[in-house]
Amino acid sequence: MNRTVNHKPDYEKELRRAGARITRPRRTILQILAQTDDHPDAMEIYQRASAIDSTISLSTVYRTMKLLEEMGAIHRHAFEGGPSRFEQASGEHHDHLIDLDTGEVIEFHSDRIEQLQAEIARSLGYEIVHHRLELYGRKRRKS
Amino acid sequence: MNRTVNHKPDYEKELRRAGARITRPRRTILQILAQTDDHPDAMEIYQRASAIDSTISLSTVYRTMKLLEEMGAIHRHAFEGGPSRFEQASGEHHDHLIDLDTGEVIEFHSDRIEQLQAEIARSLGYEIVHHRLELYGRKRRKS
DNA sequence: CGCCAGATGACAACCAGTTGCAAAGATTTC
DNA sequence: GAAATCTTTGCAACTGGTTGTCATCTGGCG
Repeated sequence: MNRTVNHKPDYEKELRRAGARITRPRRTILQILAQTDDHPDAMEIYQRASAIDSTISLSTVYRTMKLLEEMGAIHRHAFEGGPSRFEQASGEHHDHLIDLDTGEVIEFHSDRIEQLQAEIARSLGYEIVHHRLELYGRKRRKS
Repeated sequence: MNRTVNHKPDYEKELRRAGARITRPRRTILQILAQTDDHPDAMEIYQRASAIDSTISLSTVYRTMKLLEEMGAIHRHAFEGGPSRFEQASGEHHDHLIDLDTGEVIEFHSDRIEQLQAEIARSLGYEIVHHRLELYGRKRRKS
């Protein structure tokens, strides 16, 4: 088990390669993404983008996130009781621990768990396409 | 790892104990729940209930499910890309494997995984309140 | 520079779910 | 068992997150 670390890829290049145009709104949104290390939702991205370019619309944020998602550049996570939150797809796969008090998202990875999941699926006659593992918890009171 | 098995508790008694009234709509919904072993969503429950008593409203289904959920009698699962689905809370905790082709939900449980989750959370300074583990997969082609 | 498919902003529509409200129903009290 | 009381219901309107529509705009090639 270990925390994962992110490094940002060049989304602009990726977008271009996907045949998409580099527009002002997109550049702005990419800039937000490059500056962030947390897991913002669409509204947060919209607000941060608005501060840079007030003409950006929320629809464009959603459209851009969807585009990036389809390109595999970002991941969308629908954590319990809230809007979807996005994260860079860079780095290896990981799961999430959500702090119930702050909403903070901590990434972790466990090969053992992944392996057990695959075993279970196999024993039930299935092949895993993807999975979702989310731990919801609170900081332990260090007494 | 093993499949879990359900047996139905007496929801009517539980409702009464919680100080709620046993009304016709509620009785109908409970009857549906008693008859089902799958993981229906609100609309499915509504439709099955309508067949018995066509005057039932969808709001009442939602309200009743929420009530039962608060009583701990049922669990609500928000699987990917669809409405919440409900299941009896009877039996021990388990996780879910969702068949991507059919939507079928298979229950499983792994003490090893649970244990690893707790270890991970602890090592990150957290205490798990609850978790969500869902495997999304397809039946293996038995070649 | 001019073109035009692709992208945008504004806003309507959508979906799952919730809520306000007046009427109907379940329990309790006598 | 009827009245009083308090809960629940059906309906319609509303919500929050997200997607669709469409007239207008613009990036990037020629």
